[in-house]
Amino acid sequence: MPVRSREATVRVKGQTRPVKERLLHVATRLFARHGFEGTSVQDIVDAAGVTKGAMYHYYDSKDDLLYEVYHQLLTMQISHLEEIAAGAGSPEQRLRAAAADVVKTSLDNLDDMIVFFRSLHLLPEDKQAQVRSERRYYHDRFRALVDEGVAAGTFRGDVPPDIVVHYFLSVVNQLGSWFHPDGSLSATQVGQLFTDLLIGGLRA
Amino acid sequence: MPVRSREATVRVKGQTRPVKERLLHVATRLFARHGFEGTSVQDIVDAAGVTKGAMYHYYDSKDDLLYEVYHQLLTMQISHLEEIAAGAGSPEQRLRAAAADVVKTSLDNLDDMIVFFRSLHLLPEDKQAQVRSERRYYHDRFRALVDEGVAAGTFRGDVPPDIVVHYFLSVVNQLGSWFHPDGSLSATQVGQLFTDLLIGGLRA
DNA sequence: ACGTTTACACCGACCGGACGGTATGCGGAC
DNA sequence: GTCCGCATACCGTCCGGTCGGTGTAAACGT
Repeated sequence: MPVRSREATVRVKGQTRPVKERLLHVATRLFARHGFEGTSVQDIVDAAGVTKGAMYHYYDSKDDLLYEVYHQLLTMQISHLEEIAAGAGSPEQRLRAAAADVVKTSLDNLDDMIVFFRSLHLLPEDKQAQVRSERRYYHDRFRALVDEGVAAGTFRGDVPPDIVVHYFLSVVNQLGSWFHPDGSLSATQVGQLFTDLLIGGLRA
Repeated sequence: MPVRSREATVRVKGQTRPVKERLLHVATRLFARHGFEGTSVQDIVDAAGVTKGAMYHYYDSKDDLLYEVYHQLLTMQISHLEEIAAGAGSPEQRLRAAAADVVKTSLDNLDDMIVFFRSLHLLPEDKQAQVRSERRYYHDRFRALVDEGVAAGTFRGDVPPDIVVHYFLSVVNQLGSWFHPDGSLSATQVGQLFTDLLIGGLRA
């Protein structure tokens, strides 16, 4: 489905983003504020300055909109992780980079994270399976970095790497429930601190 | 609200628990499986073998039922933590005990945890504030243990204790999203491993 | 150059049904 | 007889999704 040239970019309150993109953006925001079920399709289209016809023209359903939230973020984070994992440096250096990155990108997309950990179960089973598959891929790729460090003797070998990954990704998935962008710590700082705590716990 | 003596304990599929208790139990289970909004009041009363009249006799609303889930678990965990914190042992020993306990009790009440981190935002604002207040109390009490360890020089002082607590409680809150009771690790083992990872990260 | 057709982007009234909650009734224990 | 512990029937609302329609810009024919 290529981007259509005739796509309208109606001006609403100074915004010029195409309708499809704007719908996803305001939907994410509303889902994060009021929950998926607490947000009606009417709320979404009102906030985007269009009508239901527009939304059902671009998306198959309300669920479809939710799925896009997950898919976009996961796709980005996976590509980041692959680049880091394939890069140079010791296992510890690459794990540090990966950990700091996933915290940073999650905090940069806080609304997505909030929706993520709250509303996955509301997706129809097939789309839910798709998301879980992508998450599992991320998990496995992350674990491979831990495996490397264990093999190299840098990390302790008495904690199953799967458990380590669950441990750290849990921290990431909960970021939306306490972090405030205007707090005393920046996204990068939090990433650094959490990375330190992880690596410290992993040291042989 | 004292327990009524004339409370009926209708036998349904061999269960003999009083209706009020049974309603909360099946509701928790259904909320965990299908989400709060994906579970209708009709589903709950059907599963409990009663009718709506019974449920609205014991609870004010569907929300009320949800609140009870949070309140029960938090009350128990708070009392555990207070006992541990006031007990004997070094800060590290008590923090270890507290960390292992919160993991264990959370895994023993997995359904509650699943509902917990998914559906808090669906409560009306006043009850939500009540829950947050209880959680904050738990958070502060937990942090006090970290503070003690930092003051004693056992733990590193370059990571804000609040961040440490967010870090570890995030892990706890996400347990419901990956742990399976029939997996290769028991609740106690997971508690032990996570505690090790935490303490390792905290060492001065 | 100009009328005509096509196709897309979006509108907005409408529908079917599910769901939370209520009002009333009734049977059995004391 | 009266009061508690439910059962049963019902209501009003809200919400996801649909469907025929409309304006407009590109494509085409001549």
